[in-house]
Amino acid sequence: MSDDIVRALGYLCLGSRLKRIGEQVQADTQRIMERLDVTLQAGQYPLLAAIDRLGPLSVGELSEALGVTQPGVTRAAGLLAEAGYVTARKEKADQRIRRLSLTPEGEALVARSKREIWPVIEAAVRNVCDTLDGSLLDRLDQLEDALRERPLHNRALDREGARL
Amino acid sequence: MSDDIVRALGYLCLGSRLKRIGEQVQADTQRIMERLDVTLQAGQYPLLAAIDRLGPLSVGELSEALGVTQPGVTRAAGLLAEAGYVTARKEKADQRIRRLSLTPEGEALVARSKREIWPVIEAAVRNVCDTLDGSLLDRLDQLEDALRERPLHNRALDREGARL
DNA sequence: CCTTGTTATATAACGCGTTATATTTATGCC
DNA sequence: GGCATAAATATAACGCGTTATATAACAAGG
Repeated sequence: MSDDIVRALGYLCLGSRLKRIGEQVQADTQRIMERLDVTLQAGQYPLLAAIDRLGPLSVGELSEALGVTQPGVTRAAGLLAEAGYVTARKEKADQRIRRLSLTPEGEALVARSKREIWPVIEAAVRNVCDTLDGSLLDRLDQLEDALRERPLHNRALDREGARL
Repeated sequence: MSDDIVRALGYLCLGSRLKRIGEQVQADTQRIMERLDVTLQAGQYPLLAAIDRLGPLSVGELSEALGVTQPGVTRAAGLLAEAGYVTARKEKADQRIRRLSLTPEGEALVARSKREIWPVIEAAVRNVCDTLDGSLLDRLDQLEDALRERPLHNRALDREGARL
């Protein structure tokens, strides 16, 4: 920790850093879920939440909503289907589209999660973040927007603006 | 983006969010490196930088310095050794320890990186982050400290302090 | 000194993201 | 109607992290 190189390197290692912290948050979240007897991978919650919020979605729509590539969604959806929380049905009008919806078990899981699980997780995360001075979330929003607007590889190497 | 669920869920999905942003930063960084003809994985730089800064390190010391588990270091070091940037030598006093140091090629790569590569990457990352109001890095430091001090699974479910 | 426990590293198996490519279904144009 | 192209999803292969476990070297007590 005193010799934490990734931290010491600062902006140079921001990517590694964000991933590392994200993995820790996910791991901690997983432990919370285990204690609440949720047999699910923490990273699969967003998919369920997306369908819950937006209604049945196609693979592509989910990919968009989750900010994850399409093969990632295909696999995650496959696992959730195997676990019985999600089903796929081919769209009548366009047989290429597989529309994913929650099964009754999925609905039940989401309902219980809304009631008992998500508030606990969110409170815990908020509890950590409240110790920080100022809003981390706002900064992450802005960071993502800025990266989408003009990615790093565009900010480097270009004459205008790269070196300021 | 308007229907970005992970973003919309806020603190509940902070882990997924951090990982996602971290992966994007890494991917962008990779593109910068490609354009500068660095044949290396972006995530391997921290390991080289650690040895450069702290001198030859054992696998365990690297694991500590990078905040990565030991098997992760073993594999990364294996790849870097294969690429010719790093060599391992068993310690005389304790044959269990494999001390990793930079090869001449590794030294050269680090030297060039310090001169030509890292400043470019760091400037690009700084460029994005400068658009944010306030220091993101400070908040990440604090977040990591806070998580280490008391992990999420400790902040949830405990009577004292969890819900306030 | 040898057995028992501990420490350092390696290996195996898996999670979950990626890119690249194959497959299936629609679409559009001659 | 048939053929080229495009779109939606699936599959394959890989990167890099993890946990759990095996192996090898050291340390210590009877």
